[in-house]
Amino acid sequence: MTGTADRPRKIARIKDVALVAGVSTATVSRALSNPTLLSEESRKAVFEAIRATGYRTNHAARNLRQQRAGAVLVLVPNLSNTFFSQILAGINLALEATDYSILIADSARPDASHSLENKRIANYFSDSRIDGMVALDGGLSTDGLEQFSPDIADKIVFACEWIPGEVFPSVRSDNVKGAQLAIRHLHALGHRRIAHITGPRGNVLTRARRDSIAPERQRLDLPAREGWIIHGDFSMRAGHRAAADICAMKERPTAVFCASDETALGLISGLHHHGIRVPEDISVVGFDDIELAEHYLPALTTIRQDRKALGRRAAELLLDRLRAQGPSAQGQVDTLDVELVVRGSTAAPKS
Amino acid sequence: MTGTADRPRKIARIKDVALVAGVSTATVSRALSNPTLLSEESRKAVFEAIRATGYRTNHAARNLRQQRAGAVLVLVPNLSNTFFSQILAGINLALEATDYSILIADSARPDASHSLENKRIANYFSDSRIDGMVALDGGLSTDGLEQFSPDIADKIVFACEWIPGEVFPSVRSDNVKGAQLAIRHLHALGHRRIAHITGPRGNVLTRARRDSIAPERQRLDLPAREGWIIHGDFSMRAGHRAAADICAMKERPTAVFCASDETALGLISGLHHHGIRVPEDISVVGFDDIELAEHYLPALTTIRQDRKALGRRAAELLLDRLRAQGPSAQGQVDTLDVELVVRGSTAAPKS
DNA sequence: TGTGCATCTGAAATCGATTACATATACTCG
DNA sequence: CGAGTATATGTAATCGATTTCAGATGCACA
Repeated sequence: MTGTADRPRKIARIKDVALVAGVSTATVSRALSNPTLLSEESRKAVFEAIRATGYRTNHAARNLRQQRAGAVLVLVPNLSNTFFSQILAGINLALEATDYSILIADSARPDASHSLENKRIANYFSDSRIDGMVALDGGLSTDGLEQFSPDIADKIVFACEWIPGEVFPSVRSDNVKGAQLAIRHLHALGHRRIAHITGPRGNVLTRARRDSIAPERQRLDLPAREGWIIHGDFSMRAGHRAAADICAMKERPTAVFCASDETALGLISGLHHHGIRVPEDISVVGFDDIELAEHYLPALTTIRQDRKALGRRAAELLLDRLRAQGPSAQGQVDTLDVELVVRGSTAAPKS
Repeated sequence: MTGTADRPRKIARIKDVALVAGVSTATVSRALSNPTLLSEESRKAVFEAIRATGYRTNHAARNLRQQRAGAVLVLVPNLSNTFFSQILAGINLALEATDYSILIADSARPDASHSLENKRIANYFSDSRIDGMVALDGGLSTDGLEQFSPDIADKIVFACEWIPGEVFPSVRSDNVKGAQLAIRHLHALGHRRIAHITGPRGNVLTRARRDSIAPERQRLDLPAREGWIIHGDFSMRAGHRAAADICAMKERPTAVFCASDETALGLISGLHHHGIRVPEDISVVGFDDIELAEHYLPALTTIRQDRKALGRRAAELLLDRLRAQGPSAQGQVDTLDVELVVRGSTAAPKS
C-alpha cells in the first residue's frame, strides 16, 4: 500500500514525452518554452504526455545547451554572523520565483590570501557554476576583481557593502542619513558630548558612518574629542571593551552612537558592569535594528535598515543585468532609506 | 593598460586543451580525474596546456554526463531566523572542500500547502538540480515525503530537527540531557517550583525538551502544576508574553527553564517590566547558547548546543550516503553532546 | 492555377564533458 | 619465440535538452 499508481522506474526524458505524445522532441521543447507556437492539438497532446510521464526538465542538459549555469552566488563575509540571514532571506524572495538557484559561499577564509580568495570566486564563474553574484562583502580586494573579465564584472552586484570607486552596482542603506539621525536625536535630547564606536578598520560602512559624524557635530556646534571615536568591529565584544575606555575618560561622553546594534548591546552590558546605567547615566544608539534591539533591557534606540529589502533589491538588480543583453550602465547605486526608532536606551542627560 | 597578458576571447574547452597538448580529449579528461593512468609525458603536456589555456571544467557538461547535479539543498524553516546561520556555516565547512555546491531554500511558505511544498522539494530532485538534501525542518509532512521514491529518501539527512518515526538519518543535540541538566542545575540551587516555556506546538524539539522534564521532576521529587508548562514558540515574544502569565500565578515558580535562549531573553525582559528581577526573584535557564546569551543583562545560564557541529556532521553524513553505492542503513541517529553553561541568570531562590 | 506567405513540425546539429570499447605498444614468462 | 598481460591512448557514443534549418501544409490573392 505504498501509492496509488505505479511510478515509472526511470525518470522520463523529453524523448519519452515525445514518444507518448506522438510528436518530436523539438515540439515538446517548444510546448514548454513557447506554447503559442504550437497547434492546439499538439499542445494538448504534449501536456497530457508530460502529465502522464511525470516529466521534468533536466537542468544540467538545459544549462549546457543554453550556456548558462542557472545559479547565483551569494558571497557572505561570515556565515556565522547572524546579521546576514535577513539579507539572504530577501535575496531568496527575489530569486525563488525565477529559475535561478541560490548558491552560498563564505568569503571569510582566514587561511587564504586575498588573491587566492578572488581566484576561488572567479572560478565559480569559469566553472560555469554561476551566472552572477551578489556580494555582501565590500572587503573583496580590487586587485582580484580587476582580473575578472569585463563581462563578469557585469554580473556582480553588491548589497549592504560596496567597493569604493568601483563600477559594480550596489544597493545600500543611507548610512549618512542614519548617522545624522542618530546625532540629531541625541542633540535634540540635550546631549553635547557624543562618542562613537566604529566598525572594523577598512570597512566601507565604518567609514560612511564615522565620517558623517564630524560634519553633523560641526553643524550642531557640538564639541569633538579625539578619544570619542572609539575603534570597534561591529561585535558585542567591541562594545564591551569600549565600556572600559569610556569609564576611564576624564571628559566622559553622555551619549554613544554605535556603528552596530550588537556593539550597542555589548556596550550597555559593559557599562552595566561598571555601574553605569543606560539611559540614566549614558544614552546609547545603535544601528541596524536587529530583532533583539526591541527586547533588550533597556530596549535599544537605533537606526533601522531594511535588510530584507536590501537583499531583495540587490537580487532584482542582478536579475535585470543577467537578462539584459549588452553591457549595462556602470556604477548604479541604489540607496534605501533608514529611520530612527526611539526606544528606551536614550534619554535626556542628567543635570 | 587593462592587464598584463591577453586573455583568450573564448573560454577554453577540453577540446582546446587537447589540441594544445597534442593529445585526445579523453587523455585530458583522464589527466584530471585519474592522472596515474597517464604517462609522465602526456600528463605534463596536458597540465601545461591547461595552464596555458586557462581551462576549467564546465560543470553543466560534466554533471549531465555523470548524471549528477553537483549540489546539495539545505532546507531552512525560516531564513530570517538567525538561529540557522551557524548550522549553515557548519554545512558549508563540510561541503566547501568537495565539489558539491550548497543550494538554499526556505521552507516557510505560508501560502503553500504541505503537499505543494513537498512537491517543490521533490522537484529539486527530479529537476536534477540537487543530489541530496540537508533538512533543518522537522515539520515536513510525512505524507509528501512518502511520495519520494525510496532512492530519494536515501539522500536526505536531518539536522537539529527530525521526523519522529521516519527512516531518515539525523544529527541532533541531546535534548533530553539538556533538559535534565537544566532541571538539575536549578534543583541544586535549591529551586523546587520550576516552570517551562515550550517551543511551538508539534515541533519535535518542543516535545523532546518538554517531555524530559516530568521524569526528572519525579526523580528529584519536585512538585508539578499544570500551569507551569507554558506554551511558547521559541520566540522572544513568547517569553515576553509568558512573563505576564507567570506574574498572574498564585503559586508562582521560582525558576523557569525556557526551550530557547530567545524565549529566555524575552522572558527576562518581560519580567523586568513587571518589576521582577532575574535572578534575585526568578531564575531563568535558556537553551542553545546563542552569542547574545553571554552578553545579555544578566548573562544567561543556558544549555549549549554546538550548532556548527550539527550542520557539519549532517553534511558529512549526507556525503557518505551520496558516495555510498547501494541503499544505506536506515534511521541512523547521531546525537551530539550538550553542556550546561552557568552564568548570571540563575541563583538560589530567596528565603 | 500558381505564387507567396504564414503556420506548424521534424531531423539533426549542438552544448562540453566522460567513458566504453578498441587498438597499439611494450613487457613477462613458459 | 610466441602467447598473454599490462599500459597508454584514441575514437566515438553518450548524457538530455535546445535550436537551426528545412520541409510540409494550408490559405490568400492575383
